[in-house]
Amino acid sequence: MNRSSSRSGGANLPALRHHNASLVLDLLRVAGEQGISRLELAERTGLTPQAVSKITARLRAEGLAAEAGRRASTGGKPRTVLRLVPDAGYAVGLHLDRDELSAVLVDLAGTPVATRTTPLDLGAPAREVLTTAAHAVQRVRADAPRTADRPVLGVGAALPGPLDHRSGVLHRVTGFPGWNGYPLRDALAERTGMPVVVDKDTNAAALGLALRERTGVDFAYLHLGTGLGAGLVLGGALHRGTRTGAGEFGHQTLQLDGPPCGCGGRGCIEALCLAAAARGDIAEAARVLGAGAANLVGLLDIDRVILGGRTVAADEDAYVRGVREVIEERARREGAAAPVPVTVVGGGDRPVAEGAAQLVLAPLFGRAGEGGDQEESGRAERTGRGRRGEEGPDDEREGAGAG
Amino acid sequence: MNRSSSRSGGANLPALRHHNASLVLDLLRVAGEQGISRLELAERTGLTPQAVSKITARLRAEGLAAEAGRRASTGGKPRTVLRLVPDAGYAVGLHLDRDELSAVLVDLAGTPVATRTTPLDLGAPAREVLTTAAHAVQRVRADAPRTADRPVLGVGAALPGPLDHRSGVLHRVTGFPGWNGYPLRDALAERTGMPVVVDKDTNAAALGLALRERTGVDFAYLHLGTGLGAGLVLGGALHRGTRTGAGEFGHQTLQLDGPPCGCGGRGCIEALCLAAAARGDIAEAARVLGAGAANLVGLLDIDRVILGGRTVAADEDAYVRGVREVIEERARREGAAAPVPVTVVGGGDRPVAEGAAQLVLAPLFGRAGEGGDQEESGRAERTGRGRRGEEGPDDEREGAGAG
DNA sequence: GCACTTCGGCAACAGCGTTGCTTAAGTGGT
DNA sequence: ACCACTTAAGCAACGCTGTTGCCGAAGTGC
Repeated sequence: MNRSSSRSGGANLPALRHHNASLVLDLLRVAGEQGISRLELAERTGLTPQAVSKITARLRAEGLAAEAGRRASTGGKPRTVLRLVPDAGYAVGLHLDRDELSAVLVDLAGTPVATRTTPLDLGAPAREVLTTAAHAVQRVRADAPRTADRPVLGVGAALPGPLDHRSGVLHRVTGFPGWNGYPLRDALAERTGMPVVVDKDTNAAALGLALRERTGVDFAYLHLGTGLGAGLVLGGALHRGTRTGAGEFGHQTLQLDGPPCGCGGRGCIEALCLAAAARGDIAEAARVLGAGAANLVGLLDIDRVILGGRTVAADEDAYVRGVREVIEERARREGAAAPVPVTVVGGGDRPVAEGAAQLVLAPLFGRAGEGGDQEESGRAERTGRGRRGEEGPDDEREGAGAG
Repeated sequence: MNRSSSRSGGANLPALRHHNASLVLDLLRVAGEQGISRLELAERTGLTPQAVSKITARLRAEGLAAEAGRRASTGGKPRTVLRLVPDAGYAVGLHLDRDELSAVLVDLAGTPVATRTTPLDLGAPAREVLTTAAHAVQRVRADAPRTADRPVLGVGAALPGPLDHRSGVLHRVTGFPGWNGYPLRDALAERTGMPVVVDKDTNAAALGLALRERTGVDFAYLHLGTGLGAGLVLGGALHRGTRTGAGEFGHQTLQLDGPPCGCGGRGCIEALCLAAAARGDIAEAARVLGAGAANLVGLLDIDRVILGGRTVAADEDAYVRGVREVIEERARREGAAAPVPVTVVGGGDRPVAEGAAQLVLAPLFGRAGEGGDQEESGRAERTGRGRRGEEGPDDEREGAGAG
């Protein structure tokens, strides 16, 4: 199976059921409006058609999937097309940037249905920032009144600094030491009354992009804004590292004994790249970025490099061209069949907020990533619950019981 | 569950059973001679004690596990200790280096029981190299006559160049273009009559080291010999990348526009490091290596750095000290709680051969890594096999049926 | 209009881990 | 020496998973 139950590892029947259901749900999500047939699901998962029938029947009963037309016949009964029901649940994504707060409400398919952007001073007292954030959550929900009676599964919050994804505690948001050790997750959960997941901005963006791809595609998302960071998707899952610190791309040494960097080191790629950009030498900035990207490609053997962030958005073509050139030159040297493609993600910082929302949704689709559950509980260990149904409202699976 | 059934992802009851059995077997392996009790296994896996009892009963029936004494009582019936039966199966590991061939026979626990080293010219015709390799396999088996009636599960072969781990085809062994496109796996399988797995030398070494650790520890193995490469263990599994190319550590740019490297690039860490080592400036070589290691630590947020290879072995202390210094300085700058430990693996190149053997054994313990099965078949999809038992000798699970 | 093909649900089934209970095998007090 | 208590581990029954065998549903093509 995948990494979702990684901590203890033992799997029982509920875990099996959950795993397969997530898998099918994920395929439905990726299929999008076009849908996918039962038999195709069976092929893709390796399960028998009958098993897929049972699983999709459960998903339909829960309101997460629905039949939607049929395909052309190939000489027999035509295949029935199944689709994810996007409005079976929603999630809020927050992007707390240094000077701006973006909030977005997305449905299960990841489509944004409401967006808000407000100025924000991340250096202000925590209380103030939290109020602004909680407000933004409420307003973005109010902006989509059609969804008022639909369950909102939680809030995902993305921000720049190093933090502990598991506990939801910030470490030291670069430039704003006041946040040191602040338990953002719990504080925001109390304010909003919803489950909260926090993560680094680059991780959130990378996760959002990963969900657009099919499973198994490895890529790096390089975010060049006020700083330079990376989000890594390896083995189809977000790689956060042991302390949620992975993606510290900006302070890799690219020039031994080079010019000093604000971090105290010398020759960091961030310093080189931003200095070039500041003096208007975009081509040099792109070349430097490309060298770092090429290092990454070689080191991790990834399939794709995606650029984003405000600075890149200001001159997309130049950055893509420059990075691509370095990577292609290196591929040529090594005799590789085809160089790794370099693309850019549009919309400046918007992917971060959308990805933040996906922090909440991803577990539904078995795409939680290596960090595992944010709640310290074990998920499907020891089924518990003696009797059948009856007994309380939270008996439904997943919290997405929008039946 | 883990990454073993990653391709299609669907899981059925046999897959579940296999997964849990592998998990238990892995815990038994890690526990070593000291053993582990059923209840401890239950705690670690999250399964119920009764489930563990059933699983261990099956493993005992297959000859893979055995009872071995009991622990001290804590006021009740004392816990029975279970142990892996190391001689239930063996594997051969081959290290085809540029000038030397090492072969090793290890048991299920990973303990070497026989070793052979021969000169080898990797530039010789394939036929010749294969003959030498096949000979080494036979001789290492003959060296351990006690194991003559025990099943040998296969041969793992590790070599320097880039290659495709899935198909077992070499790409271009650096410096020996004659191997381009050579299907080493199939050729060696035919010669030895055993299943063969091939992988890069650094990957093999990293895998061997990973199996010594508990699951979940991420680390990088940096191998400095005639070249400089890395093996990455992420999320507890070997990270090979999409094309088995991950770990291309030596040709990362560490000095923009620096001195030219044999690869055609400039300022590659390998060139800088080996140049310093060649002129006897070990401290500088270690500092350069440390800069690359620090980049890696920041980028992937790993738990440990392990150094190895002939060049390192020649002056272990100096390298460890130099690398550690760079990493500790950076940790200090970033205010990290504790710097990532740097250690060295003894024995020069021996870890590569032992790791190569683990390429064969790892799947038994659910530690196959992201690359997935080398045989293109899907493992546990569609159970097949209509009736029970009967029907043929290869009915036993795993091929390790040493009942 | 009928034979054929293909899809998908119903019913019976094997096998997984779980639950409830019993037996095994120790410790410690009297 | 005995008995109450504690802890470990197996037996039997069970619920639920995906699987198999079969049959009705819904199309195509001669």
